[in-house]
Amino acid sequence: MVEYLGRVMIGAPEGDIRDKFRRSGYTLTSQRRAVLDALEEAGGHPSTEDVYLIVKRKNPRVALGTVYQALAVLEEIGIITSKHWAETPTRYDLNLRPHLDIRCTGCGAVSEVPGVALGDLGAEIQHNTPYEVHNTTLVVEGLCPTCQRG
Amino acid sequence: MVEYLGRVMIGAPEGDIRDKFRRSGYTLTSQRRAVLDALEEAGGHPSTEDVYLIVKRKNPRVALGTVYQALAVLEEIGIITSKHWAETPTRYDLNLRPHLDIRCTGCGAVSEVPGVALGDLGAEIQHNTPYEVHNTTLVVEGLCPTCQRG
DNA sequence: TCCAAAACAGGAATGGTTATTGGTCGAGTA
DNA sequence: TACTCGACCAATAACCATTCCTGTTTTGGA
Ligand SMILES: [Mn+2]
Ligand SMILES: [Mn+2]
Ligand SMILES: [Zn+2]
Ligand SMILES: [Zn+2]
Repeated sequence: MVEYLGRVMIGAPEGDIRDKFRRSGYTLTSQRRAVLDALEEAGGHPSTEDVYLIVKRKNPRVALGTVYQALAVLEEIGIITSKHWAETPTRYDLNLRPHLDIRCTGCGAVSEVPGVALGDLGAEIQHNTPYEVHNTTLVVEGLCPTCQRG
Repeated sequence: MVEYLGRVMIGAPEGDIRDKFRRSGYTLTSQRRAVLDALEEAGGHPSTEDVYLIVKRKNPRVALGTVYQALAVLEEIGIITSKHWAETPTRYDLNLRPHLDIRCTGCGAVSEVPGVALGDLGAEIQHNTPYEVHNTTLVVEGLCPTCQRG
């Protein structure tokens, strides 16, 4: 569950995963493990369906609903994150750090955008609203190099 | 179709609306006009359903699909904008200027957050990705003052 | 006025996601 | 080891925002 992209480590270490399961009260079942492995195998930003197809290769008995449920649990206990783009299924990400993902409206590919300083937008927003700010996500869309040539 | 919030004008002037319809080739039908009026009457950030209910008060024959279609046209020709929060219906906005909206996860209310300088995030992102950046939206969620006391 | 194109009403269909239900598994206990 | 109880799971139905389809109506232009 640890993976390297260049010098950047993504994915929680095995110990952290066990800790988070233990502390949450959820159990690390074989299905949830399989979903986690599938996320790793998929790489990048798979949808629930993507994860489901990978999991099913090794265990054809797993149900799609179980994958939805497992991903919700993994997100709740802080092992993965999710992002939503309009009119497309939710994408999941092993990368827990705040970062920027862009989605190609042509082919649906999602890539990370390095080098953009987001500052502490959450704090700045909090200063300007009476709301209690819980979540700020930058949703970016565009055309990937391949689709620009389409 | 012009409205004032403090000193800030929102909503395109009548002339602009006609221009945009004429240039686009779409016709300004009574249903599309009714949808635009309903957006104004609703104020804020109504969903399609919200708009539909208002339109239906004056013309019970209008179909929900027509409202979806009309809103899509209005957005396409640049009279309104839309924003999407995860797991909730699309919200529409007469405010065409780039600005920040926060949604309460308790009651669903959407409010605008003034005073946050977004800079030109789009340009900065463009410098850091080979994608052709088309759209960057900041999606903010939290709890409104009322729901904080829940 | 007449015609072809665009728009509409009504309702069925779609697709991602969630809820329900009845059976299974497994960690803790005697 | 055998038992128990709750968490988990598979299967499937239900949900809900949105889109699609079909036949009808409206619209703007010849
Ligand atoms: Mn990412
Ligand atoms: Mn707004
Ligand atoms: Zn692409
Ligand atoms: Zn609220």
